[in-house]
Amino acid sequence: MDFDTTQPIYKQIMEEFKKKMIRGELKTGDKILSQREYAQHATINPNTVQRAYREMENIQLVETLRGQGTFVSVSEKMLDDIKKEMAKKVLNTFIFEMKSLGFSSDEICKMITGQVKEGNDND
Amino acid sequence: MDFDTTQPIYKQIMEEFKKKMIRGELKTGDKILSQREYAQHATINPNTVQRAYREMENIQLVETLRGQGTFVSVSEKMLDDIKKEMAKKVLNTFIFEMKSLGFSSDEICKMITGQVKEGNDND
Amino acid sequence: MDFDTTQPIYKQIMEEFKKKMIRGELKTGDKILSQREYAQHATINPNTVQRAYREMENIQLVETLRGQGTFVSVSEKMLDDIKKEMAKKVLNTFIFEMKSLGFSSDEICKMITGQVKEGNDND
Amino acid sequence: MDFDTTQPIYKQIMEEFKKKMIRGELKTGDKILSQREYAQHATINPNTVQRAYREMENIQLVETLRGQGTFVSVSEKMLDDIKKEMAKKVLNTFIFEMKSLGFSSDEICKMITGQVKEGNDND
DNA sequence: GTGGTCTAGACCACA
DNA sequence: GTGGTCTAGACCACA
Repeated sequence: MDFDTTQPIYKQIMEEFKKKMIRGELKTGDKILSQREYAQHATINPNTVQRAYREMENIQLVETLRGQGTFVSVSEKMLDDIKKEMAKKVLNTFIFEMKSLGFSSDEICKMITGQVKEGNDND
Repeated sequence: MDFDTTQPIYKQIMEEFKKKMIRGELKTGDKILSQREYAQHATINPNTVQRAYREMENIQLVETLRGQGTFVSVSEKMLDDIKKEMAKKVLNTFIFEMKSLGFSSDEICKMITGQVKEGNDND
Repeated sequence: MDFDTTQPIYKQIMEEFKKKMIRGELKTGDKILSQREYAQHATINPNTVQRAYREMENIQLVETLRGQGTFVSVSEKMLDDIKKEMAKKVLNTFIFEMKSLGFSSDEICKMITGQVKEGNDND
Repeated sequence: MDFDTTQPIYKQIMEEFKKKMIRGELKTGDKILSQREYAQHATINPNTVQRAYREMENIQLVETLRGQGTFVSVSEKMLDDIKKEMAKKVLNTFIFEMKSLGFSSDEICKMITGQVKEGNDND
């Protein structure tokens, strides 16, 4: 795990978990690393991990059972919402960057269509 | 100016200048900050700035006159190439991220078309 | 290895490698000294060596594999260009010096013809 | 005045004076800088200058009149010899360098003829 | 003032 | 081990 300086680390931790859930690498019921373990393996402050875990708990991504650990607890609907939310963010960033490079909406549409069709049709 | 940890600082400096050239904020003939000035205002080491400036000189983005300063010297063709290169990078990042969120090419195409049409038709 | 004060050290390093490539002492694929080794054997700073190596990489004289070392990667065409470029420089220096000794073009021509024929016909 | 590290400085001083004599910038009877003045203006050690002057005296390029200074005292024949000697050195260096770049005698002859005729016919 | 070169040395990333 | 980046700072060259 590496972290940027562009965003608070706790948010980056949350993003990381969200992505794993979306990709199905983490499913409801799975146990995740303890806060202490996570902090150690990522060499970051335990308080930072705690904040990430707490916020994930608040939005019901995970559940903590005292004495047992933290477990994924995400609903299908929640997962879908997260997916849309993250997609939207990615999309907006993309459009913003393309426009700041001077591309018009039409040009962006053409490029994306071309590029996606071309070399990335292997999904 | 501040810098990520995702990329070397000297490359980020180069990106910054490339973007300004693409947007027309910097044109051939314009004097850019002296190495010392840039270093001071960005609070980085002058050697780092020099590396960025030197690499920009190597690819003929700028021209350096000793004792006088550094000047933009980018050709139309070069500018177009940079624009395409940067667009390609942004595009690939975008597609990569969308796919890692589990979207198929078709879905990406639809989203981008919808989104671009929708709220961003003001260019 | 020792270095003049007439030219930057990093350029002299580049010249040295160019010559070796031209003479066939270094061929594409050969590993050259690591930056640290070179610096040590020449008793110069590793950063200076790195600059030379990097500039050679920029013009595709060598290729660098991180963690493995630096390797000659010069094309036939490149080699030929370098040879011509270096010859031109040597030639111009020669003519300049001869003229500053007061010799005319004709005199230079005669001398060179004589001298080359005379004692150096052993190639 | 700048000096190399390729040769003892006193020899470089001598070369400098020889060249000036050959070009006619210094003629028999001209007073040259005192050793002290020379050392000061070139920021080198007076002993070094002294050695150069003494050697020039030995081969009768200059003459020192006690209390008056040092004066050029070169004969026509001497001048001619020096000119030939220096030319020969330049020539040999040139041929050596061209051969070490892999050029044959014939190629050198052709290049020199071409180059001299071409852009340098203005003497 | 401007950029150019070099040293010394820290720390990181890849293998 | 390899190269890559960055800082700190000296000193030089051009104007």
